[in-house]
Amino acid sequence: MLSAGLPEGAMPKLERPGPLRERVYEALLELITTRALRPGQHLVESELAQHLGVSRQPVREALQRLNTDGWVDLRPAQGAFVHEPTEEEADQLLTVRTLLEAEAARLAAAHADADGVAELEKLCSRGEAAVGGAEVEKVVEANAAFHARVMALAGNTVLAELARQVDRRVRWYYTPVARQRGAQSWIEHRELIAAVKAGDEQGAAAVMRKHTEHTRRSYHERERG
Amino acid sequence: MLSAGLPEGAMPKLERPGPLRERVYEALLELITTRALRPGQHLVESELAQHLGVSRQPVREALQRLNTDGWVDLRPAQGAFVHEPTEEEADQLLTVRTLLEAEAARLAAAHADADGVAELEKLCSRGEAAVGGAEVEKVVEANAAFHARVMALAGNTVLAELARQVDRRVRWYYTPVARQRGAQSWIEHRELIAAVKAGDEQGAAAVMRKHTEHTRRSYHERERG
DNA sequence: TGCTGGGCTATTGAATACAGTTTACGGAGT
DNA sequence: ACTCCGTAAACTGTATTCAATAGCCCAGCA
Repeated sequence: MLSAGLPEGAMPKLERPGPLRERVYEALLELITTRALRPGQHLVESELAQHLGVSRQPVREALQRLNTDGWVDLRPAQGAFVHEPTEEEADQLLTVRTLLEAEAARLAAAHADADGVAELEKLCSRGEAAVGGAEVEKVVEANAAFHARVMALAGNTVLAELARQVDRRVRWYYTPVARQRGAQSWIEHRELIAAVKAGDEQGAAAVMRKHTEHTRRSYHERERG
Repeated sequence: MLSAGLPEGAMPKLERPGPLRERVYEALLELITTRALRPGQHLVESELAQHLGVSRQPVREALQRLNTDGWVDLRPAQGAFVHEPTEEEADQLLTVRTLLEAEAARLAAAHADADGVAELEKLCSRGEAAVGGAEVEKVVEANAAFHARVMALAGNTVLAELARQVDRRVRWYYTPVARQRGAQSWIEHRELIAAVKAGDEQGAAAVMRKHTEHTRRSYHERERG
């Protein structure tokens, strides 16, 4: 048997390419989030297939999943179009995000142990360091990691799944204006950690609500500029 | 031009069957929710295709969407299995549902006009009538319609979409125990309408939270029996 | 008797082929 | 000059075919 006390990482993990549709999905998502495929653009299956070096089949399946996730609009007998974000929808997304994140913070405050808090503090330090340097990418990534960790501490996989989708779309809308909020954001993160540490459910939820509302406001302010 | 003041309903709307994958999706969802396909069961593409009189392709696409929606688990190179609901997951779903419905109630209270309130009252009356008769199906349907209407009044499509998915799954878990809560549920609905009518956001959210928490409790009580 | 190994079958994953629909272009008629 | 109709091209929707992989049974051996 292989189970004879072998450490988990001992096996080379042999790189399985995974289902092709998944890779196509990720590839297209990357192209959309990076604006290489622009909102409103008509996505022709055969072109994408040829461009990616695969058949139409995986492309179709990827497009359908992108459709259910709200990234593309799939008009019958006409094909896929990259979704065009509207002001209203962005606002709705941010509202939902606030809701989900606040609940996650509350649950995290209720369940988190010392280890979890330590994890958050480490991520927070990393984020603050990234703010020091001017690498926008790093900051955004650190921010996502922090929020994901809070969500994990909440221990509700259904909630986490919804938040994951919403967050990714929010980030899509929000990335162009992300550079604005830097240091302030991480101060609020520290406040959140304190509330979680104290097991203060109401406080944690309130802090997170305030936090996400701030990002929402900065989004709208950017719009006017 | 057709736009010469024609009423919307004038055109026969000509029955378009819609994409085949959609129909297959609905058909499979029906089979799952009615327990014709039981949790854990292995779904073989070719069997389903033959049974439905279509090719494997639409079945594949439907299964993938069912997978992303949490109805089936799609194990690589092995196929689709009907998802097996766990206690923990049911609880998490109910938590999220409470969250989404409460927010919807709050937004509905903020935005609803007289027409909207009238709609709710009509649906409520219909529901109460259904409780009078002993048709469980009717009651469940009326309940769903009522909640959907509240969600519509909230005017947040993102929230509505998430709630739609969560609600459907909750109903799947919950249907076997639905007969328990009958009259009480609609009393609470009346309370909700009153709060919405008064534009009391906090009150509406609180009522809805209490309401969904009650259904959650009755779920757990059933478990013990 | 229990275990290992090979080959077989069933089922998914991907590619190709075919049919139906929508859109766009162009010419003829008013 | 403008509109209407017919035709053609392009693309999606569906079916069919081919390839690869996981599971299973049985023979062979310690």
